[in-house]
Amino acid sequence: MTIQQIKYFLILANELHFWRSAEKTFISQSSLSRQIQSLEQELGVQLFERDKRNVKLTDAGKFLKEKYAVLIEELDQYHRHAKKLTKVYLDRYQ
Amino acid sequence: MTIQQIKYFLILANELHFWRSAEKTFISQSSLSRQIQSLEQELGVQLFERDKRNVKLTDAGKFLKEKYAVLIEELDQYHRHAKKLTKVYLDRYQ
DNA sequence: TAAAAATACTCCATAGGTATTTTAT
DNA sequence: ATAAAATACCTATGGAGTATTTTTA
Repeated sequence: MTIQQIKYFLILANELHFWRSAEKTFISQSSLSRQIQSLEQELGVQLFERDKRNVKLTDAGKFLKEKYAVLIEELDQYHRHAKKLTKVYLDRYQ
Repeated sequence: MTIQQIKYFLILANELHFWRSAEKTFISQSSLSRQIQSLEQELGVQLFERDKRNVKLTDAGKFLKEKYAVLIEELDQYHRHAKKLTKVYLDRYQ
């Protein structure tokens, strides 16, 4: 399970449309489809209902959308902060 | 960047020893070494100082150790909860 | 010399692409 | 017929292993 897959999921969860989401993720519709399937399989959780014409979030999908959004935001903050610490560290010791 | 890499990092951050950590992660010392390098490279942040005889956390490493530990714990909770929702969902609609 | 991390080399799994198929409108 | 998701097939990248090298106590 990758951070990238979670980001793909978040985009699809907002767009609810594979083609449009594929454009936003800069991968093909086919790759996106398989990444989402692979995420669902690894979680053992169905995230979307696809009835060939429509994509919508399941209850679990809605839940994870909210949680993942916060989590990814925090992750990015932490990484930015860690980068700052690295600079301080390099100034001090190298 | 994968969840697995973060888990590897957390184990090494506790053990501060590649060989012992490799045993706990169930991969080889060599793979672990490369996974950590790859994580550091992707983050653009040095997480450990290795002076050939010792492994210790940098300031950024210490910071991320704390943050990642919480985050991985939350992630597991969310996944357990999502699984429960899936069961309710299946009972209702299938 | 021994202990410990990094690197070289190989193999296999998987991410991604294009093309095609399936299905509902 | 069109739109949209899934699947088949192929290639390239990267994760994992074993063996080896490097480095320092």
